[in-house]
Amino acid sequence: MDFKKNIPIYLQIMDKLKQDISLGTLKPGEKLMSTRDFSIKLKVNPNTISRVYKELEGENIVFTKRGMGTFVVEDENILQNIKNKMADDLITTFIKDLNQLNISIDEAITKLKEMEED
Amino acid sequence: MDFKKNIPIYLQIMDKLKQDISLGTLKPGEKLMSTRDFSIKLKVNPNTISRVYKELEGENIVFTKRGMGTFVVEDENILQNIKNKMADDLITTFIKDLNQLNISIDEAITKLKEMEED
Amino acid sequence: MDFKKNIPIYLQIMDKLKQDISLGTLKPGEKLMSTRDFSIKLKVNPNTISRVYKELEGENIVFTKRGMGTFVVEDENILQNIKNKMADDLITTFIKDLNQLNISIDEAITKLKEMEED
Amino acid sequence: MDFKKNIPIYLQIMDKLKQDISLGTLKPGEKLMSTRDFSIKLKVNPNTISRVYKELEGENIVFTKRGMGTFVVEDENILQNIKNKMADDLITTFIKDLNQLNISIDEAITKLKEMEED
DNA sequence: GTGGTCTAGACCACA
DNA sequence: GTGGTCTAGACCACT
Repeated sequence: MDFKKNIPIYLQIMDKLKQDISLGTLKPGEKLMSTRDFSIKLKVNPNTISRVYKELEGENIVFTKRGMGTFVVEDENILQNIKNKMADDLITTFIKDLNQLNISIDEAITKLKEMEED
Repeated sequence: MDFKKNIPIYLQIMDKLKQDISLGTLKPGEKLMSTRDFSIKLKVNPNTISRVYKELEGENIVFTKRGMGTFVVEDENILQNIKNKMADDLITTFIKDLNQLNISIDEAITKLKEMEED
Repeated sequence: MDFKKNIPIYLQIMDKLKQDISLGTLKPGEKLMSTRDFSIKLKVNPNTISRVYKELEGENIVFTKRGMGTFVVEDENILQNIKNKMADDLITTFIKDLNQLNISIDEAITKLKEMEED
Repeated sequence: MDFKKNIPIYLQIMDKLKQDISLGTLKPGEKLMSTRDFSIKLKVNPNTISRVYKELEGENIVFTKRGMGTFVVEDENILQNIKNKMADDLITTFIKDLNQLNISIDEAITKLKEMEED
């Protein structure tokens, strides 16, 4: 995993984990790597991973058992909700941006189809 | 105008101006507000407006006449390009975001059409 | 039994046992569950139960007979003291918390009476 | 300000600030000390103050203006709510604890009154 | 000058 | 072994 500049590393790691979870690569209840191991694997400071886990916990995507590790939340619905929420947010802001540029949704769809063929 | 967190204010102001220009609210050759007045209007640090004007100048969207102020360029092509570029950027990042969420363009189009009817 | 975050599990278990003892659910001289069985029942690491028993022994609430298990002490006075001590602790910390929030004891009593009627 | 052991410094600072706000020592809209200055004053690492400000922001008690500093939220209601919420939480858990110890609210009130006279 | 991020590394309580 | 907290200090973008 190599990181983009300009975007905080911890956010990039968070997004990667969310993806893994929403795609099922990480399953509900599954244990995440320990902060230390993960930090070594990604060549990143342990504090950075700590922060990732804490932020994800704040979003109710993972939870921590003291001294045991950090785990993906077990409620499958919540996980599905994460994905849906992310998707809805994406679409909504896209439409808002289109409006601001005075582009109709139809125009946008046309362009999207063009891009699809490439 | 209220600003989103996480996105630099100067970028948000830049985008707003680009919009105004591409929508014709600001016409080619028209004078922009002085940095001082604009900063007061937006309740923002004057340096921030200075930066906005400087960045826009770097993109050849405005130009500065010493002692006279800052003006929208008069080349209509450039202005058309702005609009096109903004639209393309929007679509491109949208598609990239979709990929990250593992959503196909077709799915997105379906959702867009749903939203359109509301 | 489900555990609160932020409070060590071993403390929560200790409190539960003290409660059971002071309420008579666990009687003087009665044998506690083995660390192993108790840890299985609570889905907790056996070391955690060991620590609970050791701490309770340090407070003279239980005692261990080698090879026989762990037992509630038989001195009724001690058990009565436990209850009193827990009550006093509760009241004392409650008052301290009130002070920090700048709430008078009278205000608190008023609220308590309101809640009592519900 | 000297810190208790066993309780994280950042929590103690948070509580102190919440108190100051709910008591009006810090007024709505008022700027907090800069992370650096505050860290020097409290003889604490700047990161620790950073964390305090970020956690308070997460609780909607303060907000941050980029490059400008950190400020107490301006909505007076929110601030009042903080105090009420803290008070309600306190009373509720107190009553729950009483129940667990099999102590009636009346008994508790009696004890509280005794303490009040000391 | 302001907060945000990150590294390096330490110590601690908990399991 | 696990995460939680903290120090020390660096660099950065924004105002």
